[in-house]
Amino acid sequence: MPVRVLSQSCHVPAHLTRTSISAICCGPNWTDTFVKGRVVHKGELVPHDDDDFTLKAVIQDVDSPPDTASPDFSIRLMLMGALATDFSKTVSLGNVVVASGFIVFNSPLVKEKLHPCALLLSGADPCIYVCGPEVNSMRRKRSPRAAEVSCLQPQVNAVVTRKRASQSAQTSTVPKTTKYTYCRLDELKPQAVVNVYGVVLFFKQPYKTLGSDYCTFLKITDQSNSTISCNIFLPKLEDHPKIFKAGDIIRMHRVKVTPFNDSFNLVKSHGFSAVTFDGTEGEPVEPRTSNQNYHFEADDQRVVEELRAWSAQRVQLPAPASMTLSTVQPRAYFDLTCQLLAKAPVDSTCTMLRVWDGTRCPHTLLKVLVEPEATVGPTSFSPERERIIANVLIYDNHVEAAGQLQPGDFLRIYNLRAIQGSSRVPGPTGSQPAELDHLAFHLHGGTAYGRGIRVLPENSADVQELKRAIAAFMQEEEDAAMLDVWGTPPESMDTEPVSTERITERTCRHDTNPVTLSEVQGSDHGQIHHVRVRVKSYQPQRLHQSLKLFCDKCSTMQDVPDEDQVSAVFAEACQDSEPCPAPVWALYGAVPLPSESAGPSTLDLYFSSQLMSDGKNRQLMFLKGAGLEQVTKLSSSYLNIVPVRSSGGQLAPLDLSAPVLFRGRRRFYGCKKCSNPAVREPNVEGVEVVSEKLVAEALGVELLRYGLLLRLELQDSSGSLDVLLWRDSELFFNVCAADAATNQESQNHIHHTMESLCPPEGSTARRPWLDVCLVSYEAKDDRGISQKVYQLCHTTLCRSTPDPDPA
DNA sequence: GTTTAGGCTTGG
Repeated sequence: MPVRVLSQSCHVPAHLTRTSISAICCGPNWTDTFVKGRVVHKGELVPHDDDDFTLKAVIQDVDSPPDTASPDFSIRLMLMGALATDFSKTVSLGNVVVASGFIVFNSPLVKEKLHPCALLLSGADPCIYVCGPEVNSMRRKRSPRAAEVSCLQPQVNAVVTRKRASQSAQTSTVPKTTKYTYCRLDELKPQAVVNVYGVVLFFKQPYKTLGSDYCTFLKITDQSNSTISCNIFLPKLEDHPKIFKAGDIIRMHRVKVTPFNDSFNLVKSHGFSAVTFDGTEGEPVEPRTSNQNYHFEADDQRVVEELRAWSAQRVQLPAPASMTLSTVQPRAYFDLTCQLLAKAPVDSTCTMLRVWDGTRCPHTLLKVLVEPEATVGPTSFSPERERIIANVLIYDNHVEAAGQLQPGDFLRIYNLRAIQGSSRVPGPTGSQPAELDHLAFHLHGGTAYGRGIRVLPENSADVQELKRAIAAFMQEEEDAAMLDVWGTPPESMDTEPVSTERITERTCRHDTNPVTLSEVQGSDHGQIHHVRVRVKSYQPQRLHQSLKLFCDKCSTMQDVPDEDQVSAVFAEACQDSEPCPAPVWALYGAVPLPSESAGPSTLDLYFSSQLMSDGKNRQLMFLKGAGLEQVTKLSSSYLNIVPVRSSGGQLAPLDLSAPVLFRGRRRFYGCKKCSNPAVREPNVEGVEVVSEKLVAEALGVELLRYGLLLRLELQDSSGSLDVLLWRDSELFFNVCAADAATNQESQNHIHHTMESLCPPEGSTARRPWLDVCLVSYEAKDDRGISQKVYQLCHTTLCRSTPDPDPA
């Protein structure tokens, strides 16, 4: 039967039977029934896509008492298609209408004064008759006689009939297989409520509005190349569209087209629903929605695939902002896909998230001090893990979202900022010390650039990839741990808490990833490596043996002669008590010695006449006939003392096994290979202070330099490695090696340092971790065979005086 | 059944 709007008097077909509104209910077949009522509410004609329209109206039974509003007498009509447009044009409030061919459904909006059901007039079957006055007064009859009948819109009716042919009026409830039509984004009409598909160009995670809802803002496009922004207001976060990245595809049902800024904005309207899809070609088309009863058919699959293909060819998506911890550069804004390991409040506007993504950041990461008792999740991790865990500071409005997160969650943090340099971190005690050149991650307040946090479902492609990266890291860690177990003495295997205090600092500026010792060993020589290690053992255990003498000229190294050796040289020199005339440039003096002593009867002193005349007689003395003890004693009274002996009636330096110069407590040795020792006139003309260098030049001696040489066995989870501590040993210990030769305090300092790094007793776990820089190079061993050598360089202890071993 | 917001950072 054609859809008709009849005006004036009604000729209702004879086969139709009237029923009262109060008798309407769901279930029975109402095909041959009509209702008659006065229009008490007439809604606006709402355009939809594809020239479709809807209109809502309420009619009140004509037999109801006047001014009655009761569920027994009033019922809603939902008119669709041409019927809606015709009704809008033809019917006025107060008109009496006859409606037939309707479907009865439970009204989603039960109103107190309305019938719990509503009448859907859609498709080819329904008819509306507008009745004339005589019909108005009509009383209930089995077969009302219709008045004049006129068909107003036959051509539209035909269209509507074809479009709605699939819908059967035989069913008494709304068909579940509603056919959705989707409006292209260049065909939006103001005020229309439409269904759309689009590729997401930009989006913000839901954020709290000043109203009662959260708002998801997004911009979408489709094959029409129109760009439309959307505001989705929903009170529950879980109902918001699940958009993970630009390029995702979204389908929205029932959004209202509202004009905004010379374009349209789509705002969620009643009955809104959204489903999103990964926008990558080839990925499975899996709808993402919290809605259990979403509508999805083969057509949707096709639309998604068409949009994916079009998007891949034509859509200029913003450059992917995703980075890993290993690729992030200072100053970058980026999206981080990661797993949450722990979280802790920092202060009321800031929460710290401890996250990892299975990759290692080449930059030193910011440390944040938090209250351990306020931490959700583990408060500490193994050093290997600590090295790849990033502390992300979440500020302001994002703190609430952070509060919902649980350790183990897979996250994407959008528009995270990496900041290198001095970072002052808010903390429980107000502020924490600024850490220089550490990379800090901040999720600043606000929603600019889509800032926010989103939990990703475990089945998402990005989480699968993240899990692979984390699994690979953990496998590496496990392998290393196995090596560690086999390489560690049984007594060291314990579960003591691991010290994570940082006690060394690299002073270099190498931009290099920290690596494991096994990676260092696998690398070619001539490289720089940053490692985090513990000292497993060191040599020599007797630290005075680490003190060496080194010739910068010939690069030979020798041990510092011990006291007995030196004494013997002096004793031997004293045997020759033959007097020596003073050189022409010198003045001579003698001090008689007690006769009971075995050696010479006098100490012979020689001074530079020039220095004497300058009044600087205490700056330099050549001393003959003194034992080591006497020289040492006199060295407090003279700036420089050069021990000499008689050799063929001439003054000569002692054997170079003994110091060539005593300068206060310091003793200077000369290189036997590079020196041509003789007692010559020092060039003191115009010299204020006689330096050791000036004396050495006069003596023709190449001075040896003091140094500390240790061989450290370093250890990490990947294995162990022998490295030398030599070139930068003074930097490392914060001592002067020459002082260490004479100064007990310096010696104690080195001793305590080594004991704190490698306690003679106790577990491996008690040994602190050191961040050090290693340099590898090729050197020839004693047999002339080349081998790779490692040196610990550019590294200093953070504390100048480590605590003495408490034991 | 209304309102909210409507992109575009240098900030701890």
